[in-house]
Amino acid sequence: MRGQLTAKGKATRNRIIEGAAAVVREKSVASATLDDVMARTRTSKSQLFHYFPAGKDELLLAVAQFEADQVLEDQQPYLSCLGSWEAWEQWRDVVLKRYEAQGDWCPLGSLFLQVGRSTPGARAIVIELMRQWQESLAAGVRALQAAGRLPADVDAEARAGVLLAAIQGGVSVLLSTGRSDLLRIALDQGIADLRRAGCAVT
Amino acid sequence: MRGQLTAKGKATRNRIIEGAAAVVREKSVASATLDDVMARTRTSKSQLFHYFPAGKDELLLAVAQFEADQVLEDQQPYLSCLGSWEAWEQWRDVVLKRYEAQGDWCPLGSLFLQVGRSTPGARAIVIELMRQWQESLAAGVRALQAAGRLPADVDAEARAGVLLAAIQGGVSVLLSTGRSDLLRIALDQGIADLRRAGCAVT
DNA sequence: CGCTAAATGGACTGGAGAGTCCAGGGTAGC
DNA sequence: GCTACCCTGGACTCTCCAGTCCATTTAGCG
Repeated sequence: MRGQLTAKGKATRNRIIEGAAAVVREKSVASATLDDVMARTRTSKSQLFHYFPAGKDELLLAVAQFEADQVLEDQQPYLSCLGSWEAWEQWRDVVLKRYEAQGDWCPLGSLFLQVGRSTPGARAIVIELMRQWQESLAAGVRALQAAGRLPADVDAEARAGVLLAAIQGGVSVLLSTGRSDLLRIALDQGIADLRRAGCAVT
Repeated sequence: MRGQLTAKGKATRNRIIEGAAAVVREKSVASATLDDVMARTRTSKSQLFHYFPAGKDELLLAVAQFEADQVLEDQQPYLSCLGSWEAWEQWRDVVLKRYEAQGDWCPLGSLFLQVGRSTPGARAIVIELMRQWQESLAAGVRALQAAGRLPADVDAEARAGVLLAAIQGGVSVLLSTGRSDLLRIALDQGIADLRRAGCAVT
């Protein structure tokens, strides 16, 4: 499989990726087999290896990229226009809803664990996702500052880091314990702390 | 294997658990095999199944419990006496050092993903760990209040939740990207936000 | 219409690794 | 020292699943 993919070929390839993503979400990465993907996407094994010559790892990597793209997209348009406190609240609601709906499974996290640190590609995907996420949040903080709603001496990058960690931590607890309250608390307090960020330490 | 374990038997069983934990740390859960454990612990397959009749899952569950116990223990004695700001800083240092040293692998997280939500036992272990962790932090916050270093109207449970999420998130980012700065930022800002917690919102 | 390359079907292989079984060695208690 | 009952060794089976191979069909293109 080099550049020459017909329209049909592209369609099949995408069908495989999306089907594989669905399979991974339903079962776990560990228990998702190529046969599951074949059944779900009505393809044969030769097709899988035709479009992903390096086999399962290559397919899972494509799925990981697919899921990573999804993460930020699901937060739009809110993530891109965090210029007012109302916008932050809306964004909060979307994130909360998304992860509560997703229930207790993180396709990306488990994919990462499976494909592993071993492969350079997987890590690159996650690193880039985190970078963009933090950058978007930092932009939001700066927008608040520009609008005069937050003191200029607040460190936007750091506050974005705190919020990102809050989400990751909340989701991580949600996944492992089923408790969604920590995610909500972490987000709410994170935003509240942001409002207070200019305050002097007592 | 029911109650009757001789001293020798107990020793072997523990050797297996610790050896398995080491194997899981070195490789990943996914690629850790019973043969690896056998080699590492100089045991035979029949021993493994003698001490863990239900097989690999039961062994991994024991390893998970072993690792979970470790987590809180590694934070002692600091976690238990968070009555002053200095104590909080010391605790911060210990946590930071522990996870930076651990590098990019979380035995518990990956174990959980492997043994999975499916088995009730694994989830129970994590839930209990999180509960104790949050409770210890909340006790620290209350200690600060009792010492008059923090206003009484601060919600100790919520602040503990924020800090727990901050750690989990920071570690999670550390594991997946190798960046330890987020963990440090999240912890530092988390403690700083705690100091500011009584402040009025601007 | 025919040629070439891509797309597909599906049987087959090879290996890894969990779990089984039984025989033999050790040890505690009488 | 005898006699149960743990404890241990290691060969064996059995299943699952990634990856291979080749035969066949379909589609672009002159």
